[in-house]
Amino acid sequence: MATPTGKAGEILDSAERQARRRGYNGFSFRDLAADVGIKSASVHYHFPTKAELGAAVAQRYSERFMAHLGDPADPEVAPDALLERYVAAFRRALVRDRQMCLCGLLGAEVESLPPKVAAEVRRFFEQNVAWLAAVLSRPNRGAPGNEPAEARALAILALLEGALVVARTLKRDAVFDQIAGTVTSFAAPDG
Amino acid sequence: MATPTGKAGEILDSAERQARRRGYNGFSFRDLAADVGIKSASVHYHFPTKAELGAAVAQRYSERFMAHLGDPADPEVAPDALLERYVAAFRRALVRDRQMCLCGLLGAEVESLPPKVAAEVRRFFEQNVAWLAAVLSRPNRGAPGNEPAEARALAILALLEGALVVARTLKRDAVFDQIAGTVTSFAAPDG
DNA sequence: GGGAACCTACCTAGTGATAGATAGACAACA
DNA sequence: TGTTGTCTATCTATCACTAGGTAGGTTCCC
Repeated sequence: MATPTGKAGEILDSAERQARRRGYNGFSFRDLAADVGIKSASVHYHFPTKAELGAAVAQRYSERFMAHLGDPADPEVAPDALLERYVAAFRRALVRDRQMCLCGLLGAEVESLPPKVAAEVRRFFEQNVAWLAAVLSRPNRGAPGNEPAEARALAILALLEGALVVARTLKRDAVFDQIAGTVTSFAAPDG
Repeated sequence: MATPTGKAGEILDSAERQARRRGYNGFSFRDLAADVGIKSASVHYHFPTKAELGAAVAQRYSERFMAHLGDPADPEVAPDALLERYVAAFRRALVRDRQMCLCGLLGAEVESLPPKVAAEVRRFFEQNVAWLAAVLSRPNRGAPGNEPAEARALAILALLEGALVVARTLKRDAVFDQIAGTVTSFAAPDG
């Protein structure tokens, strides 16, 4: 499925923006329609149900996110640099976009999501953990540490998702940096 | 304000349960009314607006949570034991209650909350960080580490809130324990 | 009697979703 | 060339339902 352009793309953009601020239950077809300048019935033309729209938004988000991270085994890029890139991706959501990570927010309200949307969020987390574990398993800086790579990967993911929640609620961007500064504990527990 | 008992208390219970599963926008006065066996108009008798109800739920939640944690300076309880108690509180939400931390979920959707509710969530985080920082500042196990106590306190809070989100989305309770196992990195970064 | 707790009945606004119509683009074909 | 048919994207209008909230009445107990 190619990434939709034109109005369908605009709808996805608007839905992503609103979902990342207000959650899945926090926006309506009418909101989106008004935002992109059409009627709500026309939104249904592109995305028959809200569940399908939600799943499409999450899927596109995941693909973009993983593509941005790149190959975790790229020999041109050191593991430390990849981890920095990972943290920077979350920081950008907070500081530049002033939005949550889409899947961090949807994950919090996972019990109220249609199954298709929940599945996409799950996939996002799985892909993130796999990517982080691949980076952390690369032989480079420090010893691998006591915890296995997957546990440390999960911890980094949880730490950054939580950092967005706490920093946004406290309305202090600096809180994110304070928290992100502890990520190195996971990268090189013996360092 | 004394903790309401009777129907008002039941309403708070029901609202807390639903909010911790589906978020602030995921439950209605009708849901609560049906749950406690009255009419939605009667819910308005006890809590005039949804914002006031939400704030009351969050406030009661915070008070209970902090009371459960106890005095961070209690000489009878070692810092390590206090930290274990803190982690156990989050674990109980996941495993026993099968719910999110109320403020973790509300914090994620903070932009769509009425100001009074958002303020309560903010207070919860501030109190948590203060409690954790007090524990981490106690001279006992290991050196205080490089990061100041407040940064480590923020990190522990973010890590556990994020752990709930990730574990619940992946539907694997063990994920929480894997993540929680890394908390010791913050307790004694030199250990 | 009077107030607390709850009710019935209702309102306005908004929800996701559907039916049916329409204007314009594009191709196929006599 | 002109016509016919089909497709895309949008519209208007409406559906059944739910949202939070309100007015006014009833029941029950001190």
